[in-house]
Amino acid sequence: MHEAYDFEAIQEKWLPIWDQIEPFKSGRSSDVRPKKYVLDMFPYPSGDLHMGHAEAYALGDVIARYWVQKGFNVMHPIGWDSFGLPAENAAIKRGTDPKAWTYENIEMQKSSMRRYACSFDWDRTLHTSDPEYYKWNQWLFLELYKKGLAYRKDSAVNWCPSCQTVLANEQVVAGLCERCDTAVTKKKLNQWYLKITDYADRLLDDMADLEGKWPEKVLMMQRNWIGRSTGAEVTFEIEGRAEPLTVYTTRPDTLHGATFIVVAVDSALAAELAAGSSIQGNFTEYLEKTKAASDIDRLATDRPKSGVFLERYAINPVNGEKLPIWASDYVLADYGTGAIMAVPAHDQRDLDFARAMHLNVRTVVETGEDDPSISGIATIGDGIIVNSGSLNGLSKEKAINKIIEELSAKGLGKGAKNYRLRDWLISRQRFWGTPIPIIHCEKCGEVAVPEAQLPVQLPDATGMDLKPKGSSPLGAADAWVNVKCPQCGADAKRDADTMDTFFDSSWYFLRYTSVQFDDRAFDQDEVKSWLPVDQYVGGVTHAILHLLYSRFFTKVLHDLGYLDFEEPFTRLLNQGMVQMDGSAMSKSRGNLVRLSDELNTHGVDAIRLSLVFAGPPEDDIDWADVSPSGSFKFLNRAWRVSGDVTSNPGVDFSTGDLALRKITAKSLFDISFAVESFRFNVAVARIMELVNATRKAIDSGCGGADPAVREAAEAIAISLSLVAPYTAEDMWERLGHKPAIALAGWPAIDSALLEADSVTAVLQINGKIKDRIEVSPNISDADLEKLGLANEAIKAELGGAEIKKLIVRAPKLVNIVI
RNA sequence: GCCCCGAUAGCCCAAUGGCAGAGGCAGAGGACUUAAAAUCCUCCCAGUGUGGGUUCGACCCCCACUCGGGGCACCA
Repeated sequence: MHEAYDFEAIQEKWLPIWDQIEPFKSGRSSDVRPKKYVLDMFPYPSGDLHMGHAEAYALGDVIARYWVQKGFNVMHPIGWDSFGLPAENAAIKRGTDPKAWTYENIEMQKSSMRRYACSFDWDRTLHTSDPEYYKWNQWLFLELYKKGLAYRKDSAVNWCPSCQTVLANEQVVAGLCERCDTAVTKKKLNQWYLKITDYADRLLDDMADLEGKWPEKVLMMQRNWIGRSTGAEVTFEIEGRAEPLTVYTTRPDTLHGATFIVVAVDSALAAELAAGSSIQGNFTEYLEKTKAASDIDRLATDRPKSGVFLERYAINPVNGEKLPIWASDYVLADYGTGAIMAVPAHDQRDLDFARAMHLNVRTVVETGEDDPSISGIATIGDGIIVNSGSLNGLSKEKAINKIIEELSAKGLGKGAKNYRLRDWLISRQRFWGTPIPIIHCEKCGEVAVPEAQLPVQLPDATGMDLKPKGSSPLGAADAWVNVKCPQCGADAKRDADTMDTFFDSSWYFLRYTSVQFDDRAFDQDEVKSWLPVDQYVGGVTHAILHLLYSRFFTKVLHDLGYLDFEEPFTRLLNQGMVQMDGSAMSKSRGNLVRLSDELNTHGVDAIRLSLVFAGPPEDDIDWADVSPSGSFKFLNRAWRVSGDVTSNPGVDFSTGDLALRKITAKSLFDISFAVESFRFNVAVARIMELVNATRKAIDSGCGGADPAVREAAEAIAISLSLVAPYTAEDMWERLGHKPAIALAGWPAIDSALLEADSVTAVLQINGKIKDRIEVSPNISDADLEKLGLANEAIKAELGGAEIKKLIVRAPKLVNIVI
C-alpha cells in the first residue's frame, strides 16, 4: 500500500470540510475555553497576496493554531485596511471607481487566504472603507474634537508635490515622501491635527511595561521618535522690547557661556525684530532663500552655517551681558521656543556658527580637552564648571539643578521638557478616505456633524475628477459639499478633506470584537472580555506610525472611559521581510517570486513550512536560501509515517516501546517551548527529528504495530498541524480520526517520560574534555567525583600531578584543575 | 556624528557559562530499479569576525576594533 502524497488532492479535499466544521469560530456564547486574542496586521488590498503576506500569516497561524490546540478560545480575525491612495491612483489610471478596484482585490485576497488555510474567524471581517466602519472613525474624531484633542491650525506642512497631499511627520522619510520618494516641500495650510503630544510622556513611560514583550528595536524606535529631552527654559530681556524672549536649553549649566542668541529665521519673533530695521532687506532675502530650500538641503548637517545679525541685543539674566541676536536657519521654529542661547564652547552647532560669524567663545566647563575656540571642536562632556559665578566648581548635573533653582527663585526660568514628537496631521486632500465630519458655516464657524447624521458618506465617485490638484476632490462635488448648517440652518459647506488612513487602523483591533454592532464603535463588554490583544504579529515597517497611533488611541479611549486598559498589544512579534538575492522583491527589479506560482508548484503546506523553517521569524528571509522542494520532501516523509501505523486508534500507549515514547515526549515538550518562545524554526527542526526517529522505529526498530509508533505519529500530526494543516489533517484521517485535527488538543506529556535513565557526564582536566561517562541523572556530587577520579583516562592524564581544584556539577561534569 | 542589533560549516541556521551541531539546503558514495524519478542508508565540512579580559571552564559575560543591517540626525 503506497498511495502517493498528492498535495493538490489533499487541499481540495479538506478545504470544503473545514468550511463546514469551522474550527476557528470564536464567538460562541457556550464556549467555556479561556480566551486568547491573536492578531495579524490587516492587509492593504493592493492586489493579490504576496510572499511577505504569506510569511506573516504563516507565523500568526502557528501561534493561533497552537493556542487552539492548547485548549484556548482563540479569536484570530482578519480585515482590510481598504481606504488609501493606491486605490485612488488605480482608479484615476483606469477611470473607474476606487471602490470597485478595492473590493475586487479584497475578494481576491480573501480567496487566497482561504486556500492558504489561515485560521481566521471569517465571521469577524471588516473593511475600513465600509460606511459601517468609517462611521465610527467619524464618531471617534468627534469624541477627540469635543475633548480638544482634534483641532485646526495654520502651519507650514509637509507637502508631497507628486501625491498632491499633505503628509504627517511620520510619513516623511529623510525629506522624501515615504510612498513615492518625491522631495517633500513646505506649504502653509490650515489643517486638522490630533494632539498626540499631550500623551508624549505616557507613550514614553508606559513602554516600561512592554519591555521584554515587544522587540527591543521597536521600543527603541518609538523612544527615539518621541525624543523627550529635559532641560530648562530661560528668560532673556530684549533691549527695546517689553516682552522678554524665552529659550529652551538642555544645558542651563552653561548659561554663563552664552555669547549670542539665535532665533529661527522663519519664526514670528525674527520677523518682528527685523521689521523696520536697517537689516530688514537682508533678513527678508535670507528668509526667502530659506523657504525655497527643500527639507533635504536644510537638514544637511555639513552645510556651512548662515544667518543675519538682527542688530538687537538680549540681556543674559545671570551676568547682565549684552548678547547679539541673530536669525538663522539652523534653529527650528517649531521646536522648543524657536530660539536658543548659543554656547559655542560646548555645542558644536553654535561653535560652527560663532566661527563663521566671528563671535565670542567662552569656556565654562573645564573638561580637560583642547580649547574649543582653537580646536574648533566643542567640548560636550562633563567637567568642572568655571567662569560661572555661583556654579563654579560644580559638576554638570549639580550645576544644572542649582541654576534651575536659582532661576526659578527669581522668576527667570524653570525646568522644562521638550519632545521631538509633533502633533499628528490627519487632513488629506484626497477622495478615498473617511470624510471629516465637520461643517463650516460662515456664522457658526466649525460645526460638528450631529452624531445622528453619521456616517457622512462618500459620494459615488462616478464622473468625479479624482486627479490630484492640491485640493480635495470632494470640494468639487457640489451636491455633497453644500449643506445647511446644523446649528443655524444657513448655507454651509462640508469639510472636504479626508482622514489619514492611519486613523482607520488605530482602533480596528477593537472593532473585531463586535463587527456587526451598530450602536457603538465596539461593544464594551466584548472588548473587556477579549482585549488587550495577547499577541500581535506584523512587519517592523509599522514600528512607529501604526503602533504609536494605536497606543495613542487606546490611551485616549481609556481616558474617555471606554476601555479599562492603556496598552493595546501585550506582546508583539515582528516578522522580517522576504527578499530575493539580497534585495526586496519587486517587479521592477525583476526578482519577484510570485506566491501563487510557488503555491501551485509546491503546495500550500510546503510554502508555509519553508517560510516558518527558514530562520528566526524576525530575520529577513532570502528566498534564494529556501528550499520549498525540500519542505515538500519532508511533508511527504511525515505523511508516509501515518500510513505505516498499523495499530488502532485508542490503543494504550503505555505498553509501547519506551525509547520511542521518550523521544516523543521530549519532542512535544521542546516543540511547545520553541513555539512559545517564537523559535518556530527550531520547533520545525524538532518535528523533523521526531519524524526521523519514528521512521527508524518503523523500519528497523519496534515496527509499525507498536503503540509507541501511533503515539509518535499522532504527535507528529498534531504538531505539524500548526504549520502544514492540510498534510496534518490527512495524516489524522489516515490514523483513523475524524476532522478537524485543529481541535484534537495538544497531547498530554507524561513527565516520567521526560526523565532520562542516564546522562552523559564529561570529565575535564583544566577545562579540556578527557572522557565521557554515563551516569544516573540523580547522581550526587560526591559519587560523580569518585567516578571521575577513578576513570582510567583521567588517571592516565593526571599521572601524579597535584589537584589544585576540583569542580563537580552533578550530573553533568567533573573538572579537575592541576 | 549618536544609538541599537547582528557575525557559528560552501549556504540557511541550532547550541541562553559546562560535549560546538539539533534540523535543513547544496555536495559525494551506496541500496532499490532494465533505467530514471521517488524512496532509504552512509559520508564529507567549521572550532564560533579580530584582539584583549573575567572564569576551573566563554559562541554565550566585559572592553576595544572590523564588517554587515537598522534607527535618529542642525530637536539646542
